[in-house]
Amino acid sequence: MTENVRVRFAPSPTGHLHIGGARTALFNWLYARHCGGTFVLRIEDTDTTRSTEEYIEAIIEGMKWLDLSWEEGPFRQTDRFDVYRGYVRNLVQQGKAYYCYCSAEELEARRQEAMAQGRPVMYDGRCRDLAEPVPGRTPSVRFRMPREGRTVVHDLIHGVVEFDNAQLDDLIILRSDNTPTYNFTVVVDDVDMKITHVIRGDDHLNNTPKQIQLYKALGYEIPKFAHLPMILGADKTRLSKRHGATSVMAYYEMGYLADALINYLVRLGWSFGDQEVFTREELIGHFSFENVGKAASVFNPEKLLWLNGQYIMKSDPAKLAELVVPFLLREGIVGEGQQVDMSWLAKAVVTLQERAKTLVELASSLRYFFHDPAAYDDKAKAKFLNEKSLPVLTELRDGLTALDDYTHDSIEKVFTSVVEKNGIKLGAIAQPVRVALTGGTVSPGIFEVMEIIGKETALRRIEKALLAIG
RNA sequence: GUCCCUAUCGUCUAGCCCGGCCUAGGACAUCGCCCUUUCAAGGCGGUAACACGGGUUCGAAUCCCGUUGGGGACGCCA
Repeated sequence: MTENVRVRFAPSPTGHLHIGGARTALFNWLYARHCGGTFVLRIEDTDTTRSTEEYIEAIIEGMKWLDLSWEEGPFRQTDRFDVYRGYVRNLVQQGKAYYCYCSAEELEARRQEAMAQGRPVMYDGRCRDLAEPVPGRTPSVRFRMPREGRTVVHDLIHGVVEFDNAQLDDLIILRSDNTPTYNFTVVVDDVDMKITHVIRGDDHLNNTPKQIQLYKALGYEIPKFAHLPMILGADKTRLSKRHGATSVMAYYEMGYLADALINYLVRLGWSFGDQEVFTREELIGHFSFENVGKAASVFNPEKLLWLNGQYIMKSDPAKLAELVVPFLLREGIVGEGQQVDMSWLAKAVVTLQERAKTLVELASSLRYFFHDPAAYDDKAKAKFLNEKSLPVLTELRDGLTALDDYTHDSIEKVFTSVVEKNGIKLGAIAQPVRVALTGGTVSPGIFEVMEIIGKETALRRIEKALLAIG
């Protein structure tokens, strides 16, 4: 075990917990658990115009659903504004930061111009050595970046990455409205919270040299960095709404299991030989940055769906029965406040486990365990509920009615005897019964279904089908 | 435009660091067959990749250089 590993997930509450964020949270969590370290949750809400309380709740909801637990936090940067201002003051006093009187509009105009002329888009440093304040202006504070030399990032995933200091901007650390900015607060907090490993998306790799300079100016030890590859959509652009669901909770709504999503996400960028399916314990045990890839990966919904199916198949039926209840309610299959016999439901679930890929699918397939078919599928009725099936169906009904011991095996015997007596194939009677019981041609093994719905229900449905044939 | 990252089947990836065991392995998807009361699940098999060009070497997917492609960053966003 590594000494006192402390990591953090630091989302900004400007949106829901999305797939990329969840993956970052996951890798932090895994590393903390792997090392027996501490996982800190920190809300980076310094952009007060875009951050909302609702999104903070939403992020926490997502973390909880995924079962990524943290030891410390959630901390909020808005609670620590005084702390940051203190650090800023010190830097200004030491001459490591300075007041900048350029307005946001002027800066923007210069940026446009530089862009158009193909010049480097950087702050020109015009307030760097100002002797006097500019009257009538409220200044922001900029960090005085070294102009010479190189800054080296030692990344656990990318190795050594070097940057010319000349290309590092004198970044604003305190806005003119007296609020601190991201690149500054992230450093102050990582120091104050004794973060040992900064694990985040590699879209932050370019910020890292600036932050390293900040650590140096503040006189603090530099943590280890691990920049994870991005997750892209099918068109290889950054994952966004255009690619469908990006909010983690949308996957809950679609009937995905948290463990399946976790398993999928971890394999996006991390691997362990040829293994595809992992328990959380295995993940924690095997996790290491050495097995994290460097290239961005494309989010593949089909594979997630397959994995979800695998998880549903292997889940404990009782657990699955619990999980599917909200979906039964949503589909109107079960009424609000209705008592459901959970051990009976678990039996029904067992028959569908290898058939359903999501909880939504599972719930809707469960419908005929609760209700007689409201209508028959047209094609199914035409093909299986007709004059041809009438006599065998009648015969089967009579055989079933006479059954005292109504079980899977005894039901099967009734079918077998009808089949033998009439010289037909099993399908010639099983399919009509399937339509009678479920309304369609697709279901688990028909003997299992019959046993679970019970003799009375099965006979009632067959009777209805007989009537429907006329 | 500048800087940074990156490059194995359509997709996720193993192999690369420590060149020969690679006729490049696994998984998803896809196609075919088997099993079969339907649908699944499962089994068997097929199609499918080392971006390109130069080196280095007896030998390169593996090392080096370049090109090209892709991604990211360049905010008083995070």
